[in-house]
Amino acid sequence: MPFTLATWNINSVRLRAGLVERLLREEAPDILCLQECKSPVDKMPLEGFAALGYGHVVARGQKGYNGVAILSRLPLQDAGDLDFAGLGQARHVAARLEDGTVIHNFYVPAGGDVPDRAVNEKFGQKLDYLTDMRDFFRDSRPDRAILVGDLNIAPREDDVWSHKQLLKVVSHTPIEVEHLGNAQAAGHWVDVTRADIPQGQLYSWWSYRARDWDAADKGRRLDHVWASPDIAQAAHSSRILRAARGWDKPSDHAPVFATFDL
DNA sequence: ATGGTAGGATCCCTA
Repeated sequence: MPFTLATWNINSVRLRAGLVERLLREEAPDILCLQECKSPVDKMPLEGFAALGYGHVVARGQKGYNGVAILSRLPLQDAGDLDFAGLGQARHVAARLEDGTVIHNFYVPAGGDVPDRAVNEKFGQKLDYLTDMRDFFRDSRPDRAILVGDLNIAPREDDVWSHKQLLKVVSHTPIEVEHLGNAQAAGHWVDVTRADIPQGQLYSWWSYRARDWDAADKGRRLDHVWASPDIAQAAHSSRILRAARGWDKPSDHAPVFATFDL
């Protein structure tokens, strides 16, 4: 059964419930993974999603910050959540499809502004989160698994508008790229988006602060779709819906899609 | 070199 999956940092699921519904109507992914819901689970606007056919949901939330959800037209089992770096925040939830495929939905800490853990605790937490992720996937190698989310790191030179100008900017520093690469390597995760689209600039996030985000196009690829090696070859048709960044009252992230023939 | 925008909570934090 082939299915299409999307991942989207929605930056408040309550404020942007209408945009989520628009995406479900117009693009109709089978599964939509959301991050930065900024809401407790019992206040997420799930009824409107269920009315569109997305009645299967696993989610973790907290007041004001973080929060992740997986909305699905296909039946889901709750497969638990992970708390890395001892943060105690709603940054991960996992779901299991009926065929056994596990979907991990992550919201990795952004890491603050200064890329130095000696003066910025948040940067240290981000690195520790990635180290714990590495250890977790080293100890339980993923199999028939998909990992998506806002990983808050743009690893490749062509994942940012200027490699040189972003080398000291949190999200593209060498130490972060190394930590993300270690987590990816520990699980033998395949970067599905880049396997599908190996060449050229690719962004999923554009700052709110730009005067004209579209014209300036100073983007970064912070949102990712990975797959375990046993199912990675089943993935195809990756794309980023840049148009969603131009919708009314948008998230600063665009949704990333992939289809799996499983 | 700086400040720019956005959301949600609280009178500031995080992104």
